[in-house]
Amino acid sequence: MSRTSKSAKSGAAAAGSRAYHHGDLKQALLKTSVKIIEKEGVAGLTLQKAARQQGVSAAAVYRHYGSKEDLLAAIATEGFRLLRDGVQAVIADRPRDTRAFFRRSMEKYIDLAISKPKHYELMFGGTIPDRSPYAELEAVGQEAFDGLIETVRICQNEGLFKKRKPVLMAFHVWSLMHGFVMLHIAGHTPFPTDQPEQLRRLTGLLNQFLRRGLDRS
Amino acid sequence: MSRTSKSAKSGAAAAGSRAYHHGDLKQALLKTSVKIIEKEGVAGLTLQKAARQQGVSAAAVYRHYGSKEDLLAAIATEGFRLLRDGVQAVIADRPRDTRAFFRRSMEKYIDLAISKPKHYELMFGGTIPDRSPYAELEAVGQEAFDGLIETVRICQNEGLFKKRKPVLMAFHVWSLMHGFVMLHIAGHTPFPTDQPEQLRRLTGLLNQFLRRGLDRS
DNA sequence: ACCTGAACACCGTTCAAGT
DNA sequence: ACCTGAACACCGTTCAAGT
Repeated sequence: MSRTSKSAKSGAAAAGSRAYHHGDLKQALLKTSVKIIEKEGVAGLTLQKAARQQGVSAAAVYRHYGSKEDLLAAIATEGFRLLRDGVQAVIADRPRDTRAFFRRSMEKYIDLAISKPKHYELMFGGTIPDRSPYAELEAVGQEAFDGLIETVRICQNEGLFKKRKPVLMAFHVWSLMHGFVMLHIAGHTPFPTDQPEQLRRLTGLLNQFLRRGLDRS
Repeated sequence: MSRTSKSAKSGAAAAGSRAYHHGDLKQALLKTSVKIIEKEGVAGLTLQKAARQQGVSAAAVYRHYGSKEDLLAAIATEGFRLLRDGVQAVIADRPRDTRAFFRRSMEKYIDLAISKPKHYELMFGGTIPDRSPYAELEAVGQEAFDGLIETVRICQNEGLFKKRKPVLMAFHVWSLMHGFVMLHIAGHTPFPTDQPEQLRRLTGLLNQFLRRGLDRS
């Protein structure tokens, strides 16, 4: 089964048209892989399967990614990018009410995480044992966390949170959200957690937790 | 697929000597697998490797576990057992001071989780996509969570925590601890987190969070 | 009852060869 | 420059055959 080989493109190389396996196989493999993961879980992702869906051989993947782990790292990076952009978008277009702003930040993070559970799991679940070879992955991950720090700082400046080290408070916020999300994704929940009700409780908890009035003690 | 029906075991079964692959291969495979996971990560666990370390062929594994996933489920179950026993031990031998009791509970949970990071990751990291076929895994997991609920209930009865639904408060406590642990294991931490200092901050946070005085609002 | 050896399908990866 | 086809080592799983 050879594909619709539209080769022999001598000369007019500047084209760059709609063809699948020419335009940008690297990006296409990434998108297809994300889809596979979301449908069948991380274990369901296979280079052969991703390649087949794009009409190329498995070996072709190695023109664009050095290994399967490199592809997984690219997927994780994309996930952190979405998280970072989401958090920063809330900051950029924030409501005047600080409490509402903070609540919306948390909602955004949790919504993004839960809407692509398997993707989120891949980012944090130990699939990539060592991120240090992947500079961009580390950078974008840091930028996502920076968004949380900035969010905390704003809440401090507007008098909602007490003024402790922002990085520490952001990490506590992150821990609670991350734990909530991971337990939800894994199904380790004593009750349905995808309800707005649960989210309200959680944000209420944190709001109360980090609020100014509680500074004593 | 016959179960491990211990029916009709003929005559001299009482022996049970020191031989590796006779005494209890099932248990030996479990222990060896845990060791491999802790040393090389979940991806490093291979039936062939585990079998080789016990001096048997890979096919021998299938006398004791129906599949690799069955073995993984047994490993996860063992992890929840340790967690459950740890939490319950703190309850059974608890100090009079309620604040110290709660802090010790959290310390115990976090210590257990962090001391076997890869094992903990396996329990929650999506390696087992569906726990429903594994009744014991689900049961022991529930019992571990029940320990947290009981801990919260005690803190309520002794006047430390406000009296909201224990299952809900326990879930919030769990979310924070789980997120903290998972971020730590994944290396997603803005500073070293295996210090007692960090733990003190975290328990202080929760103590403050769930305390009686904050009931207003 | 428990285990082995060989086999099968599948996977990640490499490489000479094609265009 | 990008891709294919065949090959290799490894893996999960099955099964007839051994003891």
